[in-house]
Amino acid sequence: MSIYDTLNTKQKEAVFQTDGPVLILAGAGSGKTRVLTHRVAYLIEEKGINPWNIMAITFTNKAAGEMRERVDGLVGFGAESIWVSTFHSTCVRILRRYIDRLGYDHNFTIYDTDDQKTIMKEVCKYLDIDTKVYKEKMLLSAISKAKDELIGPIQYRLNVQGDYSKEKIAKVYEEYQKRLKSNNALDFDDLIVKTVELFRDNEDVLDYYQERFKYIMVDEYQDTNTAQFQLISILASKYRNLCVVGDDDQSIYKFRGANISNILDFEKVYNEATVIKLEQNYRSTQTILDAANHVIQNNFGRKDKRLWTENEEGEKIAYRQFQNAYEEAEYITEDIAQKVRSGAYEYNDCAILYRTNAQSRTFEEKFILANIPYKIVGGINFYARKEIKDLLAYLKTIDNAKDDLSVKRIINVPKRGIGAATIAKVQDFAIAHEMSFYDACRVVEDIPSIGKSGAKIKLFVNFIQVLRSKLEFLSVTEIMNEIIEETGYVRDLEAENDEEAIARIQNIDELISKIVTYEESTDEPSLSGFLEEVALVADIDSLAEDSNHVVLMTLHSAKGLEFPNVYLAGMEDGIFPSYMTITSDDPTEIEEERRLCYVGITRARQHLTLTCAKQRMIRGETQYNKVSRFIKEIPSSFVDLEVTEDKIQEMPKSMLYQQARNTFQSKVFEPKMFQVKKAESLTYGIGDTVKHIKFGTGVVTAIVEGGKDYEVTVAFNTAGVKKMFASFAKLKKVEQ
DNA sequence: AATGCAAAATTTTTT
DNA sequence: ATTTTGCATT
Repeated sequence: MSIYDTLNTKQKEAVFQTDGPVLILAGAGSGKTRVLTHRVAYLIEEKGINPWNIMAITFTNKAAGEMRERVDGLVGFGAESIWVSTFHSTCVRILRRYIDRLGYDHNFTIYDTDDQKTIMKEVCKYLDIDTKVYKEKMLLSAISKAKDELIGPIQYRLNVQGDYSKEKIAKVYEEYQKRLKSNNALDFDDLIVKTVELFRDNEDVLDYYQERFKYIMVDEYQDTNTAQFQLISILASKYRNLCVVGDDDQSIYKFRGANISNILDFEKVYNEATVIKLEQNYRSTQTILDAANHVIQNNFGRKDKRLWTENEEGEKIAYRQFQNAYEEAEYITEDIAQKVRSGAYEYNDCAILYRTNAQSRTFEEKFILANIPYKIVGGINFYARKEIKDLLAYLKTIDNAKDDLSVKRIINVPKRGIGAATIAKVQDFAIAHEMSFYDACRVVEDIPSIGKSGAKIKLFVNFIQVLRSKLEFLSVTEIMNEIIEETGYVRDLEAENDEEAIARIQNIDELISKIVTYEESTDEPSLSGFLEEVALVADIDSLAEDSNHVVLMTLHSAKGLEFPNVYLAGMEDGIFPSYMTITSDDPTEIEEERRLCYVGITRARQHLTLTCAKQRMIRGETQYNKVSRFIKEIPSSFVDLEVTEDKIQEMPKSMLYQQARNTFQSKVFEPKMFQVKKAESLTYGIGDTVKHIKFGTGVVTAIVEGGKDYEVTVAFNTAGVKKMFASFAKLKKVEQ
């Protein structure tokens, strides 16, 4: 009996095919992680490959950690020398060693999105770019896109010759890159780009890594972009033992540069490739899988495959429609509470998935009310919070004196009386003398017209220098404590003593415990090492498995996870699929949304609930959305609809036209639940006093009968005169 | 230089 | 609706 006996035929095939290029098309829940880990074990134990020669690349640290853990469980010893990490941390590791070849220092800083924006603002100001016409965000995304395709500033400029506005972007790109370099910093995209550059220009380095990584495995291959593909190709080009695992139906990161043709054309690029399809699903019930299959079938240009399972049919998929987002959240909250009470599920069996982060708030409110433990993944990254960024900027300043951005961030935090005018003078001096901002601070007495501020800057510089000298004999934790103590950062917050300040202090405490954890769990902890780890964390990484709480996250974050009981909330056209993709004239965009839906459905093991609201507040405006087209793609035989009096209600007239049109266009069978019932008579008339949930009481001044609904005008006592549709307003007559 | 208010942007998804 | 940003004031 060997560990491989538990694998099915296809899985075994994938595990045993160790040499040459291999493409594993692994459907959702088909045990791809199992295959990858067993493959590693097989390479080491049966093929006698040195663990040192194996590399596995994933997208998130969480996935990497899981894989490492599982490999450890399978392989007797040596597992620790397998290189398991994400694209980004792989590149950082390589660059830390060789980046001097590209003219950077080894202790380079990694800039996050916020930092990029700050740099871009400076660039625009410097180049006199009108940011009303060229938005920073737009410029950054253009640059990011270029980097994804491995197009450098110079080539970009050549490519866009003759196009005035793109030439401007080229100029920005060049200046942006120049500034990153003088700050000794790389952005996320640079990590990949620079590594490819390093390999292209330094044969000895490339050769070293090619010899080292004789066996390369890439997970979530459908989400790789061109730069990542190049990186992998270059590394694998010598031994060609490249095994990629992916599912084209789960490609959901096109907006981030993921190139789906990497997976679709793998066999063309590697024509000797072995292709293995894993189609047996071990995760979900038959019903859930059928639903997923029906949805994804509507996409064109996908690799042909069909998931099947030996699992039982299971419960039907619940579908519930509500008046608004509050009722939707209330229902889900109550449903979870009830299922936990009955013992059917634990809190951590349940996940709520939604399209946009903004949707999480309504749920959060209801969870707090219901006293249910929950965890929201995503939204504002922990490390993107002000207080955390401030304190990290101190660490970065100590670590990398060229990181002007960090220095400028904290030079006057807490307030030291160093204002914008002073900073500008130092900046000008630094540029004139071609030195870094911090170095200019060090020689502040040489700067003319600096005045009294010079002494203040000197104090700041001394503070940093002292810390830097202490770096040798103090731990990162001790340094951090000293920063907090000396700057009085926490003391100031304590003085504020409001809710926000308390939350910030808690965040700072969390940061300290993260530093402690880092120093305890790392062999050779260092300041650079900690900063690096911090720069590359994703929110999903911190999702602990042992604690018992409901998880809330976007559909994107949910990729790769599974839960017994899943809720897909906000299933409305305009929300999911998003408004952007519906109105776009690129039909592949809606296909990406559909893949996202497929990902969502296949997260569920046993029970799936789809919910939507007829009415939803978006950016302060009430929207009336029709039911998501994806729901209509699920045959009604798989769906359970609870019909209650409240659930079937009138749509306003304006929506009816749209819905009718939609019904007309839709080829797929439309379940009864979407049909609209004719209104009953109203319980109130003109002159009656009525009560509204939000606006309070008022007097009905007019009722206009439309085709399908009544438009009621009410003069509220406090809220003024409002016109509303009877079915939505839920007005109650007040007896006098 | 710090505070306070009005205007503008935000929301599709993130390593 | 809420949050961030810019501008003007003290």
